[in-house]
Amino acid sequence: MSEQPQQLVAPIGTHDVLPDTSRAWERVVGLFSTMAHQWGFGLVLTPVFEDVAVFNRGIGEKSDVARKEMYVFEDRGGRTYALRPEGTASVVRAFVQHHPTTPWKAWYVTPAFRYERPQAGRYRQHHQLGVEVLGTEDPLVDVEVIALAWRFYEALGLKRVSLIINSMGHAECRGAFVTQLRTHLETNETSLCDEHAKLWSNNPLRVIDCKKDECRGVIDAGPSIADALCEPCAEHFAAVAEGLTDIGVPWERNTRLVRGFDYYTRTTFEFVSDALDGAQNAVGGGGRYDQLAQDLGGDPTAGVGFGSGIERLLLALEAESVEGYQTLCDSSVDVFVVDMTGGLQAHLLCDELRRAGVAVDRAYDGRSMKSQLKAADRSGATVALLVGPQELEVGAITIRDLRATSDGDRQRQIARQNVVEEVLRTMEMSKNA
RNA sequence: GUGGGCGUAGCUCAGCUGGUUAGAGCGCCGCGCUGUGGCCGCGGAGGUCACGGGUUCAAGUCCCGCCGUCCACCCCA
Repeated sequence: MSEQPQQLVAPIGTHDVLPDTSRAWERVVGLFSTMAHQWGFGLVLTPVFEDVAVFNRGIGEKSDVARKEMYVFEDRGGRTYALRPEGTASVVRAFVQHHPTTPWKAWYVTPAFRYERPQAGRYRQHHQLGVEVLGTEDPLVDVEVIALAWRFYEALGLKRVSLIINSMGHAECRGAFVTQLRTHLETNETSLCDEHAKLWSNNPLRVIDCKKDECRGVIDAGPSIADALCEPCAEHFAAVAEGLTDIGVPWERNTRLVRGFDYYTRTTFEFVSDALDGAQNAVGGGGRYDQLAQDLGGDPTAGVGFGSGIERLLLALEAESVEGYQTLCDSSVDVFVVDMTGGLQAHLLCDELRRAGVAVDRAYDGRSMKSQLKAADRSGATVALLVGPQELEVGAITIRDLRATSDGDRQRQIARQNVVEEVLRTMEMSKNA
């Protein structure tokens, strides 16, 4: 490897996921896939890159993500594309393009790209899974979307996640609120933090979730979005809150919750884990976006969805329980075949057992028995099958319990033709033990 | 985009105010045990000290640059 002029490595802010942890990824995505299906969602796959307009019009050209974090590039035909920075805009673009019947319930899992300085729980390529529902304003759909996320976290074993909800109102009542807010910020401009004293007018809503004491003081004394909601928006919010309570999903209202994308209307929510410290404690979030389809050139169509970062989920899982996380990563097979006759027997046994649905591995290259058993140990298998000249001669297989602590019942010989049956029985026994 | 810490074996790290052949633990391979893993003992392989310059008789150690990484701000998943 010293032949190469320089070592090639994964780009800054990106990571390879190798088999020592990828099993956890499989399980997280597998669980979500199963649950999404149970909730009535269908998988939607869209390209990782889109016309840059999809994201500019979608998440808002003024948003930080669109302004300075997108991977924008020109292809050989001179088209301007961007790597997807989040999941929603593409799904809504697909909805607008294909006119499916509504309500349209889509789930997705996708990489997302943002050009940021990497940090704990923040990467240039991260992965999100989530859902979107297009074509209904029913507040119980908001509840269903939030509940799916909540039950998913629950099923993963996350215990330290809490749900924060808020409403941004629709275009009109939010507009009225922003006007009030502007007036308030203007009169208190000198009391804001250094940064926002100058920049508040660009995006007044940003000031609301500023963490500096100065801004907090001004915001606390100012207008609240809760009071600015029109009657229908207030009712919608109340229905969402009630729907959550009906099914026992605990929530907390925070009128300071303002999310980064401009497309949100009415319901917004975020799931934060107190097991994650620092600013990267959000494991998921989302909201309603009743204008988005229209912004992307479609008919006015209401929508709501959530996205969750897989890396953040894994980080939270590990922070809550290192043991639990390791279990999630475990990629043990059931059986390991040790062959001292040259390899043909292992070849045949593996095929037979795998066809019976058993997870089997073996060693190669005719290694020593000691070395093969060592590999068996490392494979995490509960059972080893041993076949050598002695077994071959009498048509038998030695079946060894790799978990047994006493020498007595550690291993026994069985007839070659009963292998599958015996293995399945032994696995069943060790499962019950 | 701004600011800090850190780059030594596959991994985690030690290496004093520069001073001969660069260390440990884990992991890996082998042997003790020629057909029996985990535990133990012994041995072995594996490093142009991220990279490029500079200072010096002498640089892993000091200086500059560069790349990477971690962390904070910002923002978000």
